[in-house]
Amino acid sequence: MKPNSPAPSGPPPFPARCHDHEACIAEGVARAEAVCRERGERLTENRRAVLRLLLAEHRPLGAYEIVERFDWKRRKPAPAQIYRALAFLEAAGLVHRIASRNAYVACSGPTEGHGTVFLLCRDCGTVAEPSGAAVGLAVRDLAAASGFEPHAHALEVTGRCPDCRPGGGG
Amino acid sequence: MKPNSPAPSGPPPFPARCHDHEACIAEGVARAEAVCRERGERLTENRRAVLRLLLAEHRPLGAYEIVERFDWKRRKPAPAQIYRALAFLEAAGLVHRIASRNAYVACSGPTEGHGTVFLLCRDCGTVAEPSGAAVGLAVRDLAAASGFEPHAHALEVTGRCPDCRPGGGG
DNA sequence: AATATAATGTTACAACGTTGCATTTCATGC
DNA sequence: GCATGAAATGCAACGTTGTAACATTATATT
Repeated sequence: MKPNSPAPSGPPPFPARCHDHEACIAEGVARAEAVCRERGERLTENRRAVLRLLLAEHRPLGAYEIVERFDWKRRKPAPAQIYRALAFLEAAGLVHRIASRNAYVACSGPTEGHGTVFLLCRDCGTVAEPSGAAVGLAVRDLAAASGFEPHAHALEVTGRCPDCRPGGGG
Repeated sequence: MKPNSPAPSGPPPFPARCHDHEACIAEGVARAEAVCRERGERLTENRRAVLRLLLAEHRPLGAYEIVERFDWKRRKPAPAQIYRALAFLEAAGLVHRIASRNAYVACSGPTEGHGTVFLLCRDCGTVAEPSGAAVGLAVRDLAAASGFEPHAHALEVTGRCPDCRPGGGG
């Protein structure tokens, strides 16, 4: 496979403008339940609620934004409650932290190369999480060239998504 | 050029364990002066001092860490003073923000692909800034595959530098 | 020197994240 | 059911990171 022929394997990373949000959420929660079962951990109400809030968006939410949206016995939760849920979900690979924005996004799917590349739309804020195999190779090569032993990487790309590009959205 | 034959073009990205720090600083300041001259901007005392503090390390410093080290008329500067210098230096491409650490590092050189790839040693904290041409290509391909129009990207790779690897150090 | 522009000095505050501890929930063994 | 220990939550306070606003000072130009 040549580097300049991006293989369109798998679903397109950006969600369609109109799609069944409830299905996204249901699918995400189902996946979370599976992951937790496999890891012998509990997807509690809090964790599920935070995950649902993130799944309801396709863009990163700040922790305090989650606090605001969290209708919890008619009150607002303390930040620690949210951060604990986020830490759990991130450890489980269900949520990713977008460092450049101090924000968090629900993982879009069980893709390989997962959690390493993010396309961030500067206009609508949508995040896509494409498969980062090529980036992984580039990282390996860069590292090898300088004797560096890579452990983890995150690539955050800002730009405009298909829907927000002048000629895009097709 | 095959993807698996990393071209050893240019200087190695990691600094030698022992090297002339003063030379690093002098070179960095000289480069900063040239950049500012070209841009018709002023490398003031504050900006120069912040840059020198960053050049004295090869690792990222937090803004408040800079505040601590900043001996300014025997007092400590206010954060705003440091953040203003950092904003200026970053706009000039002389300093980069390491988002995953909320910290700032002096640009290591006028390399092409500059400011887009960082190798962060988890042990000693050293940062290298290799040429990111291959990553740039991978980003372009990924973007093209999903109709995304990329504007900027930053890749932060954590791992172990040659000096901190078990068999490394050259 | 007069003026306009850029940069600094200072204060206060906003945003983001953590610590510590008491309490509750949940699975497990009796 | 009931005791027990481990995990998760509720809560308050605090620590770190980053900005806003505005008065003052420095610099370049006339």
